[in-house]
Amino acid sequence: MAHSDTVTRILDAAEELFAEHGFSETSLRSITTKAGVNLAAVNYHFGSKKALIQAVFSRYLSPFYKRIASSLDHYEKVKPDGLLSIEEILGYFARAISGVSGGDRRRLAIFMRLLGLAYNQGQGHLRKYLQNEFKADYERLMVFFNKATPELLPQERFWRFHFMLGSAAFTLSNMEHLRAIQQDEFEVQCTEEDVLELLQPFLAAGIRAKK
Amino acid sequence: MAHSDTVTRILDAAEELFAEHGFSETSLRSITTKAGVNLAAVNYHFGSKKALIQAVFSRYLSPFYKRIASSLDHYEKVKPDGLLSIEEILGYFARAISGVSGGDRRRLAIFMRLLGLAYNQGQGHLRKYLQNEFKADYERLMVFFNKATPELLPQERFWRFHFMLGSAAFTLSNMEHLRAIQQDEFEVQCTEEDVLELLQPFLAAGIRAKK
DNA sequence: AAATGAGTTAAACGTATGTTTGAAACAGAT
DNA sequence: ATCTGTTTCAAACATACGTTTAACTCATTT
Repeated sequence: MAHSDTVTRILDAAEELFAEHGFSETSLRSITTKAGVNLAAVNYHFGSKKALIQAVFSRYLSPFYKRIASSLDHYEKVKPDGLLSIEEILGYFARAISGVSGGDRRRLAIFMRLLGLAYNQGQGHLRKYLQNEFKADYERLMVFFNKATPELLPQERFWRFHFMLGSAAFTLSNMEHLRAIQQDEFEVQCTEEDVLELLQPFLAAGIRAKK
Repeated sequence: MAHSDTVTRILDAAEELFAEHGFSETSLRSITTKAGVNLAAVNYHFGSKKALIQAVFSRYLSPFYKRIASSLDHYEKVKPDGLLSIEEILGYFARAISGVSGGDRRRLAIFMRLLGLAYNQGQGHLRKYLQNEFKADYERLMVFFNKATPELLPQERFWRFHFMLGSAAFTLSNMEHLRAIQQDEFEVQCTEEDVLELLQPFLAAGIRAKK
């Protein structure tokens, strides 16, 4: 089928270029050239560049949130009080992130970078789109997070949640770059999953910190 | 003197617009209009848009690193073993950040946002420029950081340092936005310094986390 | 075999960008 | 008052961008 092939090729090319250069810095011409399709194809199939950006995110985030949601489903059954530890919550996130790419390291790196960019380059329309699209899942998750941190004041919880988010977004966003530096400096290889493993105790300790 | 007035007006306008919209998304025309100067003035005084971006950063980072350096000078004398706690190091950073704006809240917010952007939107040339410009200060600082965390393996230290950096960069970068959300959600005001105060124990605990 | 309609294509459109130009305005020194 | 070097200015330049158009292809339907 000609249709979905072109659409897929555009999405594949777009996500790579967006991840590498950012949104504003990636032109439709570079995307369509890389995809081997005609320039007009983007506007024909997606309507606009904005819509293409949203489509790139949706392709990753839909399965990602499905995984999160089914984890939450499972734990609402197993633990009716909704009491999960921070480590458990972070663990589900790490596994959901690793999971969406189905073991493909290249796609995992791209997804991480896009997740980071969503927070840093998200110019208005992207933030609003993602907020509306995944609002329900987000709020469900926050219930668990609140219950996992009963000792925090609401404001402390708010800020620490975003400290955590920032650390994760930055790390994911610069994952490839940082791994390259590490390789240079220590001559040690480590996988994306290794980094996520290192990140979890750091974040959990931060959330639990006594003031 | 006509010269330095124009230069200053351009820098003032540029830093505000960069902080608000990012680098690629800010045109020279919007900068010169806001500054009330002729479009050609940017290329006349700075040479190019890239050079203007670098100049905006230098104006903030030079005094910032001077403050850090003089703190380190002081502590190399007082504590010849170079043994500072993480809390002390973070405290100097927080004070150096607050200090460069000289109590001006607006400039503080801009500086924080720019610091965040430097890590997230820094497209090649900016990163290289900053690395070369402040390499010596950075390496001096790392000596203190290494001594403050003797229990960490070099690789753990590497990653935790960047987890910390990410958290800080994200928080600074989105400071205004996050404070607005907090105001909406909890009807509580808090200052930029308050947030930096909250951030420190979070980071320190993360650095110290047991694996 | 003709008609339909979705998909593709090359070309053009209008606009916005960073940069350059050459003349005008201005300051300070001679 | 004249010269000199610097700064400002309106205008133009060349290029890149997202988007639109209209002709064309081609499988599917009638």
